[in-house]
Amino acid sequence: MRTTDPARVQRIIDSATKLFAQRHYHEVRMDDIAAQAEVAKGTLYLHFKTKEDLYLALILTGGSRLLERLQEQVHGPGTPEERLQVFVAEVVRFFECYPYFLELVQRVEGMQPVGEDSPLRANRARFFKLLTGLLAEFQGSGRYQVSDPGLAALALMGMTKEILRFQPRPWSDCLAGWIVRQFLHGLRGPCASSSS
Amino acid sequence: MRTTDPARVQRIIDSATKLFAQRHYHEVRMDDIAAQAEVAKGTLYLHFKTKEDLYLALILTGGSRLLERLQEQVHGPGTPEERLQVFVAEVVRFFECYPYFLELVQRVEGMQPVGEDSPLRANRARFFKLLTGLLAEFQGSGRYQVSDPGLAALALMGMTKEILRFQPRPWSDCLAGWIVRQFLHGLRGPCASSSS
Amino acid sequence: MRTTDPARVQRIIDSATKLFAQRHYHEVRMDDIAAQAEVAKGTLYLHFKTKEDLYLALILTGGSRLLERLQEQVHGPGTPEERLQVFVAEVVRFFECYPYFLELVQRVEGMQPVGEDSPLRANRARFFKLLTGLLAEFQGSGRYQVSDPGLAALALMGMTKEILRFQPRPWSDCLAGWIVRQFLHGLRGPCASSSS
Amino acid sequence: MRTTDPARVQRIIDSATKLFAQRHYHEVRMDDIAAQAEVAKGTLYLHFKTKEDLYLALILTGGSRLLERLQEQVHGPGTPEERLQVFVAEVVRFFECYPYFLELVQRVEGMQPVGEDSPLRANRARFFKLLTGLLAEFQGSGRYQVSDPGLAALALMGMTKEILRFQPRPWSDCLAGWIVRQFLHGLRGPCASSSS
DNA sequence: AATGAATGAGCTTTCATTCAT
DNA sequence: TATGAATGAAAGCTCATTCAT
Repeated sequence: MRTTDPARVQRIIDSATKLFAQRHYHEVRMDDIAAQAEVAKGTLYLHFKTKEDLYLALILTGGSRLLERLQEQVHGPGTPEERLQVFVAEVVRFFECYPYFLELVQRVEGMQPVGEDSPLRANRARFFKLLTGLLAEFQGSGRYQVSDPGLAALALMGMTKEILRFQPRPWSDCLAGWIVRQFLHGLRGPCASSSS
Repeated sequence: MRTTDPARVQRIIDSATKLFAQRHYHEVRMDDIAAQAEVAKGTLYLHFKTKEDLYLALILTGGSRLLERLQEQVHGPGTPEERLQVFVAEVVRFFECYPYFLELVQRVEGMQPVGEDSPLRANRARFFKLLTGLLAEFQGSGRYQVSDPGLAALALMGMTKEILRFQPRPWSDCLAGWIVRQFLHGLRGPCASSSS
Repeated sequence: MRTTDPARVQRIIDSATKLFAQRHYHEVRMDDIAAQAEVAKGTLYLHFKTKEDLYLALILTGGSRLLERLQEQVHGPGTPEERLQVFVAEVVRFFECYPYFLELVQRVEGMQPVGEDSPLRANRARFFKLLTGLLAEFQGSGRYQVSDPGLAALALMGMTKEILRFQPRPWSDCLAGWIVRQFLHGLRGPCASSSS
Repeated sequence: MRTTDPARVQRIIDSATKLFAQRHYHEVRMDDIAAQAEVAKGTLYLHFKTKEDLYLALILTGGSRLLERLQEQVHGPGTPEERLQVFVAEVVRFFECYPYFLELVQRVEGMQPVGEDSPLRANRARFFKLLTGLLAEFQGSGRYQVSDPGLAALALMGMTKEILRFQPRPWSDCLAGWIVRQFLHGLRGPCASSSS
């Protein structure tokens, strides 16, 4: 009996992730994925029922991986500022490891009509909730005005993604720091001058 | 006998824009566009050589429309803050008029490998340059630290797009204001403590 | 504008009928049908949504054609014997015109689980009812014992189909006569000897 | 160590027979057969070189089983009527035991172009010859007109198969009797008037 | 001998594009 | 110019067969 090599499935997922990030879903042929993974086309269908299936598995796998890490960070110790810093740094590090995933996320988010729920939307919702919760904590400290945490969360997510997509690599070590500072203090900087 | 009805071409572009914003390029069929425009399929090919052609035409049309408006604003009178406020407000208003275009932009930007030049990238580059120039002016005023105008531009563009994509409509009148304030002063707000 | 040639659709149906009778459903490729009809493969899908669709259209068209003819005959004038004779003759003539259809019928009848209703079963049911009704009339004449018209109908249908399938062509003119005689009087013949 | 378990091969054949009778050749997958026989797919190929092979083996097995039984009956003692009665009864009993085989026969007969010889056709030919021979004996008795034993054989086979396929089970004990009577005397019955 | 993961040729269906009218 | 029927290349998926274990 020939037993399934677990690395083989992983190779398929990795190959697919790479290709789906380079080209759009409809531009990636199952033949391409098979070739990239050095596997016969039929093999793909042993592990994933359809192309769509493979695609979703991909998204979910990657997304969940990030979410799990973030969950720990958010509920960890430290001031909200510190935890936000860790949060963003984690996101940056994640997309440094899985560069293809960044385009994938952009793509997926515009895919289905807003109201519809799907595993993809679910992941985004979890992420959004995590971040919104963290931002709400800032209000308590009295040093920030977080009138609408949801809006703020969108702002942070948006700027982070745009920067990661278009800022040329390799990324500076202080990129996460820059993002958090810009988010908390704006273009003006920490206003340190006025405090002394 | 009269030559091509210009309204007809516009109807085709509008129909296509609507459809391409709802679904991805490969999910919109030429039949769909023809049906939406109430025109025979063959007619599409009288005005556009290929599907790709039609797509590009529509991207450029929309993008140029926005760029022209912005160009005027940016070089207009007023402080940089005022002009930035007008700039963002203009963007918000534009996407309020052409809601489909927002998704389109998201899609288009991820389409070609970075570095490759295309009319689409050219448009983005013009937009980016416009904004970067405006942000550089902030440095001169001495009240802002704009160490990297490019990075700041990405941040502003990212947060704006994300908010417009996901903030439910109708949009509050002060949305543009919120964005600019968040961009300039961060979560902390205008640093009222230091101004008195 | 290019208008559809009705002969073209008919040519597709005819070609398909021929091929489906020669080989089984799964052995006939859409390519084959297209080639036989001298039409591009895509053209098939202009007129029939799927392969299955084309197949069903075929069966229904042919079956209905026969049924309509038979309906008239059965309710026509004449003794039951005469009408049965006409009925069988009509069936024989039909399968002489559409020889492919004979195998098709055999095939279709064994296709789905008995209980399930489908246009195909519906046609067979109509045919069966028509024949059963005619046979029931024989009972009234007092010269025949038709204790179970359904069983008798099966017998007649079975022998007719088997003969038409395997009796080499061209068929003798009196084939229908032979069938009816065998059905009414059995191997023994009309029993004329005993009546005088 | 022991060699191939013969029961295993039989289980494969039985499973395949069941499946091939329910669905068409091309609709039965080797996976299905393996699953039904509770055997690994590879095992099928230890005993049969190809799917076609397995199919033929099963047709021949079943057909030969029936033929052997019939051979004995036909050449046994008794009047032709009695032997025909036994013959049909045997056929009915056989298909009662192997209900799947009935559909199988229907399918197989339409499979190859007439004239081509194959083990399958050979079986049918043997069956046909057996029956034709028996019918020819009727001629000798002087009570029947068997002008064309081949045609009569087709008629008997056809009505029998049709009745067995469509008459709902369980079958009445006198079904074989009904068939023989219908075949010998037709709808009219035994011509009782002439016997006194 | 027995297994079942892997293979890849082959099938149905779609859709951008053409072209006769 | 405008039409929409016709085209056929290309894509997703299946399943008989192979072969390493």
